[in-house]
Amino acid sequence: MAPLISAKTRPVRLADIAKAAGVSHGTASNVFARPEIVREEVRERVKAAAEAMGYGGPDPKGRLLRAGKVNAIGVATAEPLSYFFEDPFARVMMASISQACDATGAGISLVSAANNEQLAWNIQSALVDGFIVFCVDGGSKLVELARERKLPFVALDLDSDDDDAVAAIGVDNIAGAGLAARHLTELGHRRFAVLALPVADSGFGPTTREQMEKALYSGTRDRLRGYFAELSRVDIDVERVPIYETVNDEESVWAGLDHIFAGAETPTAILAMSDRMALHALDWLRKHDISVPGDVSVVGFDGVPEGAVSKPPLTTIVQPIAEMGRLAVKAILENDGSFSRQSLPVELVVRASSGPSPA
Amino acid sequence: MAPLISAKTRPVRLADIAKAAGVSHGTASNVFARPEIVREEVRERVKAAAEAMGYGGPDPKGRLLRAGKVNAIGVATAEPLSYFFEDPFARVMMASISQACDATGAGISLVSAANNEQLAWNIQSALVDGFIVFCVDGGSKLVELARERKLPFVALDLDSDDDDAVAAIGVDNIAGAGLAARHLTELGHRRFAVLALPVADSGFGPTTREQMEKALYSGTRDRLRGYFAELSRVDIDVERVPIYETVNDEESVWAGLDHIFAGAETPTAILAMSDRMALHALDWLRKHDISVPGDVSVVGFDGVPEGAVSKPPLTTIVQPIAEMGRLAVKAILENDGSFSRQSLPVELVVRASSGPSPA
DNA sequence: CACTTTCGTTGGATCGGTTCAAATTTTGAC
DNA sequence: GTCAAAATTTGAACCGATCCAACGAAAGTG
Repeated sequence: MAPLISAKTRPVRLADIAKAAGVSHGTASNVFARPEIVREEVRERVKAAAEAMGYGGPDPKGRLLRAGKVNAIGVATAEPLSYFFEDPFARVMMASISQACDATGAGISLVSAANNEQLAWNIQSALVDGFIVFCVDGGSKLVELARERKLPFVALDLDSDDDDAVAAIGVDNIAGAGLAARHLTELGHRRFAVLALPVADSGFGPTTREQMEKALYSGTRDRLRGYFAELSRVDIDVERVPIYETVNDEESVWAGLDHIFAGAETPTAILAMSDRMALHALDWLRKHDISVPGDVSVVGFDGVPEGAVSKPPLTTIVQPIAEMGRLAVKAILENDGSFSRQSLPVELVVRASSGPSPA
Repeated sequence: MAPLISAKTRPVRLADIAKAAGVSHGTASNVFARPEIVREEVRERVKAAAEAMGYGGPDPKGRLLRAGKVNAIGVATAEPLSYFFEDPFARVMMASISQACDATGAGISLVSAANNEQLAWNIQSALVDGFIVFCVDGGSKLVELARERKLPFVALDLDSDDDDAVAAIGVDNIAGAGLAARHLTELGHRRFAVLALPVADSGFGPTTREQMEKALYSGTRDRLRGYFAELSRVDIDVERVPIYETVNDEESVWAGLDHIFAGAETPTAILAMSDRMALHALDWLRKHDISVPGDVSVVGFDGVPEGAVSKPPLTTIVQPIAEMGRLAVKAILENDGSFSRQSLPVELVVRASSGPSPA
């Protein structure tokens, strides 16, 4: 079969068809960019020449340089690209980001990389007008790289309480976590376990409060602080609350629960720092015939749609994910230099995965 | 609070720091592109100048023009951008596309538009090395636009049996649909209904076989042909099989089932042209206390992961979605002009949504 | 010390367009 | 038929880099 994609170079430029049509390149440019100001006869002649020479229209590469604006925003993460399509939180966020982009006609470039050198290069060479940075993991490095580009950028998921110089949109993780913990203490729970998000890029396993305080990712740290502040308030010895650091996937969550429920004093309440973990936990508990919320209550964090249809439906702290996405796009596109940090409210949504402490 | 994003122009160019450092722009360029060939003393001086002037590294816009390659592939659809994150089929496809891109270090640009003029402009001005075109809907227009760019592109979901000049990756829809229908006829079913994908951009409602034959989208047409070829083979009068055209969402599917089950002779088997429709159908049937597969069997098409965990799990025709994505990326990136059309095999996966015809 | 290498640097050409002030042609009015 | 106004067209400048042939200086050789 004949080749259907031409692999040959396309050396036909605007200048070529200008010459062929016997006009200046300025006029040729106008034919495509502002056809109305070119006399019809000339316009047709140029278009005919373009057609004849197989010209595919002005190359955006050229236009770009002059125009300055790419009209696309980059969305960056330290995870593999498929994260955007597989992680529930990311998906909701991306759906709202993409709606905001659609509304303004901006495109979206997904930026990521398997390894770190690639990441740097990808960020440096991304053709975008600004970045939205997903900070779930490897956040600080990403923020650093994005900042070096000197383009407008917004970090999603407030990172670092110390670094006030980066624009960020997030929620009050401490307050949210507090809400989750208080809900459970009010139900009479006294024995807790925490499923934690990554602390650093270091795999998974049981961890301690001290480790968590050193967490690279402030979201993880703040959520733990929120949990423990509330637990301490009702005189629960937080030093004895097991914390298991996961990488937010099924394997590590299940390993975590294996570990937690191997102990003598099993928890009646599980605080999961993400809905994804909470949902995996629900699966594990069902598999082990542990009733939810009869034996164990589970409270998640994020408010992804899957939580509403899980078995049982998940009690969780919902973040205004869509709103965050919308604001992020707005901050990039209407960047007037005034945007800084913005903290959005979270909300406790009680569904069926939490109930009174047994006995 | 002080502005955290500088909205000011960034007039600092490579040439500026070259002048500041007292070197030629050629040398300045080398400092960033090939630092090792520049004498250390000079390199440091240039870097210091860059730092001092707030230079964010060579602007990719400039590099791009010279280099020619964008190192990104565009993925285009006629749907809103959020389609990529919400539709199950699209998500699986995108996950595999993005994995393939990750592996080769290529970026992904999402291209779409609310309205059609925008679509054209977006395709024309997308900074990409090639396009992967989602043909589920509005396919032909998209293919046309993509082709005009004279960039390598691949259509996903074989469109149009007539147009042999476009590279495409898809499955044999006729054979797949035949498999689905045969599965049901072998279970003794005689009364069928078809939930059809869009025929044109025309909303939803009951339709006829004649309408379907004129379908703009060959996938829709071919699947119907496949269904009917098999039904005819076992002497079912296909003229009496109701066909309801949906737009692949809950509302139109439910309306379709309302319509179909309002008739005197209700079907015992539903052929859905997508898993998404089939899953919505399952919901509708459950809501109406119609047992699946006791009263009605449902067979989908696509093989999205959700089908494996639905209630009941969905019998369906699975397409090698991931493989298609991989091939598409390969076709764009290793574009040697030899790629043409490729048809991948489908497979019937029997789960619990199909069973023997009642009585 | 003259002569060839080697290393580092320079500056012009180029990528493919857009833009705009100036030049030219056309049109309209008298 | 003349002249000003309006409509088109031109061509140079520019966008921000990379590339490369040529060149100058330092190092090595006989």
